[in-house]
Amino acid sequence: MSLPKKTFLCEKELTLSVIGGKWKPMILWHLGQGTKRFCQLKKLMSPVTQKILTTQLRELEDDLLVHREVYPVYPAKVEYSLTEHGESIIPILRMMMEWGKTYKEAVVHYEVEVKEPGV
Amino acid sequence: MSLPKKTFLCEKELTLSVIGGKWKPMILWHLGQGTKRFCQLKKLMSPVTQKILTTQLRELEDDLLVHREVYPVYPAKVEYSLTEHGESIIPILRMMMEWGKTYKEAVVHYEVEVKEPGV
DNA sequence: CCGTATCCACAAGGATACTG
DNA sequence: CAGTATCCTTGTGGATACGG
Repeated sequence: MSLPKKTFLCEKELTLSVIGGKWKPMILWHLGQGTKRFCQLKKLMSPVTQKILTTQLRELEDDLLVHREVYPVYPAKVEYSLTEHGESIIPILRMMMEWGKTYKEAVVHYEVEVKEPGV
Repeated sequence: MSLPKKTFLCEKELTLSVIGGKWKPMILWHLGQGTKRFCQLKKLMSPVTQKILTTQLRELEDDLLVHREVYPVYPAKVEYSLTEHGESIIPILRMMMEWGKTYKEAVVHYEVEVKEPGV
């Protein structure tokens, strides 16, 4: 996994280290709506590069939140979906989304911008 | 605030940028148990350095999650407490703690260590 | 007691180009 | 289509020392 022999000071830190990557919340969120192919994910998260998306997916896979299904065809076809652990973290992401929404409204005059609310 | 003119792709990202600092979950957690002086916090989070703790507290203050009360006495006395926004994020931290606990049990054979469970 | 000033190391993220 | 291989930039956290 991507957390080899690491030490955390509390479980919150462990959780954050699993979902805290730049694109991980969004990946998990999209996969929460159903299985996706690599290129679908890439389109959904437009400014991300292939390399970064791959890296983030690998880490989520290593951490057992995401399942990767490779179809031996040409051109390549790979599907990503949530594991049990992945599913179980969605409620937290939902809360984070709602908190962020409320927070954003409250501090809007401080110039925080969110490009795709609700995604 | 510590998020000046930043752009986020979704509200989850905004939320994470507010609570995602190395020591922020723990700070918020401890302040959730009640107002604390700086040196109290420092002891509770032992391996942290003064500078880092100060930085993290300042950012939480700038982001309006933490209130800082300075008493004009000598030697200096400063108390930190949660604001409304700070209080409202505690449930998320609690969920993260519980998820992390379950996750840790499930993947324990992958050598994840948590020093102070429940903190 | 509480905080700032310097300086530094390192990992995470990203730009770009190439491949089965 | 779905990946690697390289190289590079940046921010975040930390060690250390000093100051009101």
